[in-house]
Amino acid sequence: MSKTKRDANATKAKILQEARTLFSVKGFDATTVDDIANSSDVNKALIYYYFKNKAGLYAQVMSGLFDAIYDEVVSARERCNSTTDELYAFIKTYAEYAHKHSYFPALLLRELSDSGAHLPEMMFASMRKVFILLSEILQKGEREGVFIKSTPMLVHFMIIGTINLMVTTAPLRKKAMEIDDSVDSCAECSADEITTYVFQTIQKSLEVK
Amino acid sequence: MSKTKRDANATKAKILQEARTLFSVKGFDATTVDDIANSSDVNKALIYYYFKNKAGLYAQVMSGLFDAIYDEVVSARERCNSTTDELYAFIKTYAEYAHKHSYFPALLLRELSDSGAHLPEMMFASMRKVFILLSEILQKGEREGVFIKSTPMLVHFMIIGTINLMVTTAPLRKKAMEIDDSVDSCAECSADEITTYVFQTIQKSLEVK
Amino acid sequence: MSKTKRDANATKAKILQEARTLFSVKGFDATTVDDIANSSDVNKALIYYYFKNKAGLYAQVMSGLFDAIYDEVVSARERCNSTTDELYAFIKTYAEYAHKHSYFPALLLRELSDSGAHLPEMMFASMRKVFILLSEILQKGEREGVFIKSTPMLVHFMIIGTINLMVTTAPLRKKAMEIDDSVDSCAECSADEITTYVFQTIQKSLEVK
Amino acid sequence: MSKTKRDANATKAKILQEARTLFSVKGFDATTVDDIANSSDVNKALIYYYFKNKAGLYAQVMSGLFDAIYDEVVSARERCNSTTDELYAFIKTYAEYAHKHSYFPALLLRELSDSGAHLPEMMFASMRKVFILLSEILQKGEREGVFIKSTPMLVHFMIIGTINLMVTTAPLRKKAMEIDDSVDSCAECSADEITTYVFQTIQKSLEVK
DNA sequence: CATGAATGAGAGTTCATTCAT
DNA sequence: AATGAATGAACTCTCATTCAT
Repeated sequence: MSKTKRDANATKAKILQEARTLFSVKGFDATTVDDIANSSDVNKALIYYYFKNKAGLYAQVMSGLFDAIYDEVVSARERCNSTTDELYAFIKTYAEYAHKHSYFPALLLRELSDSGAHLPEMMFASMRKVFILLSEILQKGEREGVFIKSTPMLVHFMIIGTINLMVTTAPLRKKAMEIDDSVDSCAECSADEITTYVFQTIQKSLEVK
Repeated sequence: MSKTKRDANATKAKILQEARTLFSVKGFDATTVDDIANSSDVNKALIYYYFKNKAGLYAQVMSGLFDAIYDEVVSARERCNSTTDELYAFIKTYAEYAHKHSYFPALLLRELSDSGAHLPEMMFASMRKVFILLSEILQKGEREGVFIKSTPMLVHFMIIGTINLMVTTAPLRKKAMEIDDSVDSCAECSADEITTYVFQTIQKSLEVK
Repeated sequence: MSKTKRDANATKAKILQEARTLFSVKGFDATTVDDIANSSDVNKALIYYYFKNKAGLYAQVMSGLFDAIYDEVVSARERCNSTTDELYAFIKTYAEYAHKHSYFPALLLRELSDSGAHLPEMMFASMRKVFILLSEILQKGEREGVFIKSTPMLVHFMIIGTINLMVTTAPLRKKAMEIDDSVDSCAECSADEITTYVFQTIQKSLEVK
Repeated sequence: MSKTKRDANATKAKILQEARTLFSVKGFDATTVDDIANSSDVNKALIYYYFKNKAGLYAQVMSGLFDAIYDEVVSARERCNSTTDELYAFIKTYAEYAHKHSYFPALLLRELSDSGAHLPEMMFASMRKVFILLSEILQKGEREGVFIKSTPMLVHFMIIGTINLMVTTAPLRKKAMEIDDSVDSCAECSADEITTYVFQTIQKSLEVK
């Protein structure tokens, strides 16, 4: 009932949420602190009060995202009863997360392109945790004899590269189709189709004959 | 009388070259026209004289890159004598180009993340031409019965997603390895290894049983 | 129940003390209310509660200083039994105070340089009281025939100008000596030496032949 | 005849002049770059173009002042034919300069109070040159037997302390007189009177009996 | 062709101050 | 008596862009 004001946590959350959206749509540089303040309906100075500076806010936004995706993958994995299932769960969870939080792929790709210019170690660690999860699945499958030996990093980038690009280019592909529909740009590809395609491809490549 | 200067083409080329490097290292926003002018050793106003504005310069830089890669793929394809060969040539050429011009992947990923905010149709077309090339190869293989039916866009993103991420994250992965070498980050993966892995994976997924 | 806190006077004193230090080291403008709050270990708003605003706090700090120096001079004077003694006491007390509270000269000089921009009449009066004290001594000496007629303001500024500059530039002079010790910067001059020098100079100038 | 615009030197000089005035009246912190830009009738960015930043502009302002005063003292000294004359010339030149450029004393006192926080070595050196000039005069007098042995730093601060305070407090003293004219605040003291007083005092203190 | 001078419109950040509890 | 939350107004500095030569 409280006027929704003077609730530090709520205000902070609002700022983080709006920042997440804006950073993903426009990138770090092109998003101004004024933009974020306006969207969040708070005074600009408050952002500095809570997050010290623009980079600090950005780091918190990113960490939040990685931690969230990590948690989802972990919990999905718990419901699995085979290693192949776990691989599927990893891909499905990632694809669904990326679709649901469509700002995430853009942020991630940009961040990787920058070689992590904007963020502290903390974030780097968050990112890495997700990769290690996949790594474990692949090694487990290998030990069990269901997967051949692989290079986890390559598998990882194949999965997230494909998914992230599909999500992030969705508007671009829609535009492409309007201009020229002679070549299928997969403009209407759903998260499910992408999941299935990526899973099948990766699975075939890991198959033990 | 003028020594080494006053050669319009050379000056222009110098600017383009320095701009390419700077844009790839720092991104569009973080690169200033002053940066480029200093690196190129020309007066800032000259850049406007030649390229109209920053976006114009950027567009020329990007178009140049796409046209170059397109040309290389086309000529590599000419030396092939099977469709599978053509697929291999596409992947190999792309991977080698990306390694050689390591600024390219960062630029491309950033551009795709932005949904093409910075650039005109021209660039968009250049990008698309490369995709259509792959599309043709896949359709040809399908007609010949050597590939199963596929979604070219997904295949395309799987190829370039993997390669671009591998190249662009190279410094990051090296850093990761220094911190924690218990998980293989493929820090030393060569262009050849990547090519082979990507080709085999894609081939298996297209295989007609 | 409240431990060490909730003692209004102690808290106020703490704030005044920290403010004095900070104002003297960094000046009025460069000292922030946040600085003072942090150093004093109190909430920023409390400073406004007690002192109304930054200028109010500053005024109290300054008045405290002038009142203290005034009191010291008055009591030193009481122990004198000749007018020449009184002049000596004035100079000695001032010099010792300035050395002991080395933030004071900086504050005073800055304040005089600003033509008293920051402070209310109250402060102005406090400052003036000290001058009037000297003025009385000089006039008394004149009446007694031990001093020639003088311009008290000039004598006053000669005394406090010399002393304040010596104290306030101490770090600067030390630094100067490290760079170039060919010219004596009086880097180690003690309060006593300065007192003696100033007193002798002033006395000679007032001497009745 | 040129529109007075697009003349770099003139523009730069204008900025320096206005900055000098503003810095002296309001101090470094309280003077904004906008103030200077408005007074100089130039765009704010131009100030950064020429002086890099606010501190850079300030440093140039200060160096200019010290160099000017140094030059004046040097040339005045050349017209002297006794060491006592030289001492008089030093004091007179300094006093006249301080009166003519009344912003100078405030700037100097503030700077000394800050222990030179705002400025680079360059400035420090400029300041020191003036002191060394006096030092030479005193030593020469000592060698010639016309002055007793002294501590140049003390003599120097006695001279400039008195003069600077007299100039800088002129408005304050005028105000004091309006409030209470029972004590002479020397509100109308001229540069000449001050020169004479300071010279006589210093001379007496250096006199060989 | 080429350049130094100049500008307008912001961007990030700081800070004195107030509000609500 | 004391505090965390919130704000408005500035301030320094940057940058794409244009002008005049």
